[in-house]
Amino acid sequence: MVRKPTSKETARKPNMREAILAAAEELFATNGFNAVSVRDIAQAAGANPGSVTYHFKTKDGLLLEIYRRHCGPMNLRRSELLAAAKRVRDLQDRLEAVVRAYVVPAFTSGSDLAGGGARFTRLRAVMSAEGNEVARKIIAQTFDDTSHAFIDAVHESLPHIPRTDIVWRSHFLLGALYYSLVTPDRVSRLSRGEADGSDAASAIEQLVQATVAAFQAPALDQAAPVRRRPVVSSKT
Amino acid sequence: MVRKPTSKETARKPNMREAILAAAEELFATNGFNAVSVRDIAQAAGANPGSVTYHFKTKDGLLLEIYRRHCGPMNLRRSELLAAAKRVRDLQDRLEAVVRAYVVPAFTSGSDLAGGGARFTRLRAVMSAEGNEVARKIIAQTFDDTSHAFIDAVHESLPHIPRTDIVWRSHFLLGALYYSLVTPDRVSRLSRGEADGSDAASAIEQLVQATVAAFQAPALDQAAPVRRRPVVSSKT
DNA sequence: ATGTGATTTGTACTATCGTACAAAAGATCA
DNA sequence: TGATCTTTTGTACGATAGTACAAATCACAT
Repeated sequence: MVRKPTSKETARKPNMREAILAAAEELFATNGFNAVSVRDIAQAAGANPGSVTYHFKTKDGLLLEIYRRHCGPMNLRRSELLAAAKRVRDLQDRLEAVVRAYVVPAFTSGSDLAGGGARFTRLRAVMSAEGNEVARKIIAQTFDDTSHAFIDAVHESLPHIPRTDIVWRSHFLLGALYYSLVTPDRVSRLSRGEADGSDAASAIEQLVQATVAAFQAPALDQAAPVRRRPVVSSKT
Repeated sequence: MVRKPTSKETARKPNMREAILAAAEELFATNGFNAVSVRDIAQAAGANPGSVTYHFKTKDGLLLEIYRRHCGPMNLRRSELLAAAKRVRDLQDRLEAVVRAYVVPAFTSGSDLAGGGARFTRLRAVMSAEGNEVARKIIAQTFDDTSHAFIDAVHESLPHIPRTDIVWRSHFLLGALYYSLVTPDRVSRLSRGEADGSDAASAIEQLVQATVAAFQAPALDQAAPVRRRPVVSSKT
């Protein structure tokens, strides 16, 4: 009864379930959750609306399954890379490797689970912006461990920076990462075509470089209060 | 003690039109465009659904009006601050002032037009993530001038950095800024309560400090290619 | 107080939403 | 083959969406 047809799968129609998941992922990632209807997804997957209900019960269930499929592999890949990064001896190089371990899996392109990091990360960005409840629960209980591990690793490379500052800066990193995946065309536009915002390799290098520098900035507590007079101040 | 303000605006019911705009702004900014219905907005504003149609014709028209109201004041404030920042003589200080001129107006809190920067910026972040068409048009034709002026100003303080790199880094800045407004609770959570992600002053200081450092990072072209062997590389 | 133009209300229309469910089709094995 | 289970299809239902529009109400000059 619980027999799993792992070898042959469904042969004639190449796995409708996967097609629905892929279509939903793409549509959610580009249009948000509420703008996409179950019928849109079914049509994009070449399936029947009822088929979505059969496989995932509800629209929320479909989103939940998208998260379930990706969280494991992505966090695994991140911890592998993080472990490798921690073995780098030079402190400066180690920091860069740690940042890279966080950034690279989020940008990998492709259609399979291991490679579809960019699409899934973009999905997370959009769900985060929409304040999606399903996503919020999953995120908090699945990604916070990874985030803490990352923050700790950065902290080890920069022991003189307060942990609070590192949290802020890693938060900025995630925001920059999200935004780069959400509106890559803006980079192309503002650079007047000199840069390609859709090029993952460029985005990674630029983001890593900028983020490492941001992490290495002096701590706020000791730098900010005794600086020169504020040149620009809020009006109220 | 309240003297009846005899003007064209309705006095007894304090400007329903404004109430609708404010309610829509708040709801859109926290839930996205598609998740909020006209009836939700009307109810939050204490108005009738038909009243929304009367004042703004369509739901898109309502969103459009929100943008129209804010773009002017916010860009004005930014160019004032930018002009002031450009007069700073010390290069390092000027860069910080320029970044501050970009960041501060986006974080100002309050309910009026001049002060409601945070809410409106969060709205822009969410619309951007959802790929909203109305927002996309407005943004490209209204904010690109400001963005270019900002990029140029940063470039003046850092002439040795290629413009392309500055574009990327200012893109990261906007992403970080957006994300800080969208999920401030994440900062509180990851810092285990040591930082308050909702505190605008902290967010501004942290963001300015980190961004200035990111801008000052060495240029990519000369730094990246001849570095040590890649410690972490993509699998494919 | 009364007429007039600007608002607000109430309601209704159509379209589309998520989901349920029975019937059809396909697959698997005795 | 026929029996049985899984998957897909087609359709329908109640809820809610955006919007239109006539009637009611309000503010205010006359």
